[in-house]
Amino acid sequence: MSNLTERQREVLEFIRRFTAAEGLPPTRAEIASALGFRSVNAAEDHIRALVRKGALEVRPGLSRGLRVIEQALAGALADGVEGEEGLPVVGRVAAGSPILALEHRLGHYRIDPELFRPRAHYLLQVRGASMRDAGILDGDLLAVHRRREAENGQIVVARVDDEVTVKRFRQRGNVVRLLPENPDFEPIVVDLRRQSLVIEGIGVGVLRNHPL
Amino acid sequence: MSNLTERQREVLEFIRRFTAAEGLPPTRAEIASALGFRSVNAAEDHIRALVRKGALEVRPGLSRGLRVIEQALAGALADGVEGEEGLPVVGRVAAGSPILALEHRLGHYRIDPELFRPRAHYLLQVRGASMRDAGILDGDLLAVHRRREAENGQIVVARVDDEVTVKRFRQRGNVVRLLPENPDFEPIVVDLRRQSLVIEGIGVGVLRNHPL
DNA sequence: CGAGAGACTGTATATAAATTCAGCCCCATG
DNA sequence: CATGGGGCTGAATTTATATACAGTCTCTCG
Repeated sequence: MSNLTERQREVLEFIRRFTAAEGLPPTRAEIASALGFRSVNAAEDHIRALVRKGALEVRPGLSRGLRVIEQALAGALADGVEGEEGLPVVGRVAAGSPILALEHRLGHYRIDPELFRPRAHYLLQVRGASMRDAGILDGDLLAVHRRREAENGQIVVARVDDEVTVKRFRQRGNVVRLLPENPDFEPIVVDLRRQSLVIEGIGVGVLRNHPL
Repeated sequence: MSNLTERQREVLEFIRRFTAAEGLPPTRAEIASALGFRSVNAAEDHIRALVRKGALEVRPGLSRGLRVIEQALAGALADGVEGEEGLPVVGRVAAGSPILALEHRLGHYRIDPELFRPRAHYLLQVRGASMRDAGILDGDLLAVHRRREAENGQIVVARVDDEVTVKRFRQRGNVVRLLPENPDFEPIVVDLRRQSLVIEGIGVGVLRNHPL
């Protein structure tokens, strides 16, 4: 993504700043006006170039449907390595797809990953109340440290038959029990000899920024 | 701004969330669709009401020209000591002393204050399990927005007789009830005519970085 | 009991904005 | 020396959006 031209970088930077300052992304006309183009199509061309180079996202047909793709996330997409600053936020994860894929991304938060122990690699938005009694509520963001193994008692992000879930981990021999922390929910029992279980990571913290 | 109706609050909250999640404010049609209106004009009416009540800003003629007005400056400028970057972490607060006094400081975390709505001014380490059922556990950090008033149902940081506590706020006339979210604890009832009650701020989020 | 706020439905219209098309100039590259 | 990316102008077209207008129904308030 560093292969942007000087002008493209200027356009991208303008979109970033405008969005931060105004609270909404600019239109083609606003970009053209700010950069001194007499034609809105100059802005359109730049946008296409930026999309092609993976620096910008466009939601077609929507007015102001621009979104700057933060380099931290771009890096995360590459091979799951967190970027320079902050953490990517991941939402509902579709079956079969990698957890940090673009479709699941809800945003990017400026949080020091080192604030958690061990360090967090991403934030996963938790759906449902199955971990309520562990103080993880619907909509909370679980700070996740990527790791392929877990120890008994840890809270894990696990993938069972292509479904991603957050539960407490307990293993005895070849049987893993994924325990909810809410009596209304049933444990998930996985026999490793017959089913596949992938540990995506372990929960290292919680961030709640929705109304209490 | 507290004189919003339930529905208006819902609309405002949707606009806030949509903007945070999508990176751009919603259109009237998107609001209508999300709230279940069959007519876009229902959204328009709500927007007008919110503007009239000072909760929302509209830039006329612009598509998606909505901006939720945060009255963050109210308490922030009063004597808020928040630094340039991140948030101070405050622990046990001694009787009589200001909450942000140096003695109570446990540290400073690199977290974007704007990540919470309204913005957080500091993090308060919560002691005890009295708010367990609200997903606030012993040792959690409560993100606090400094504000001297609270609305019913909000989680507040309150000072009663020089003791600082975190509870859910409910006022009826001259009587304020500070409700725990755990049946093992008793509500604190304050008669404003006889006791002093100071609202230090409202809870706007939770951060947990101790073992889960 | 009339008036106005609140919460909508439904239709219409002007305009904001995205997007396509047709060009022009410069420059590097195989 | 053609080819393609980069960087534009200018105009046209379609679609997305804001906004006005005309109603309905239910409250509350003085």
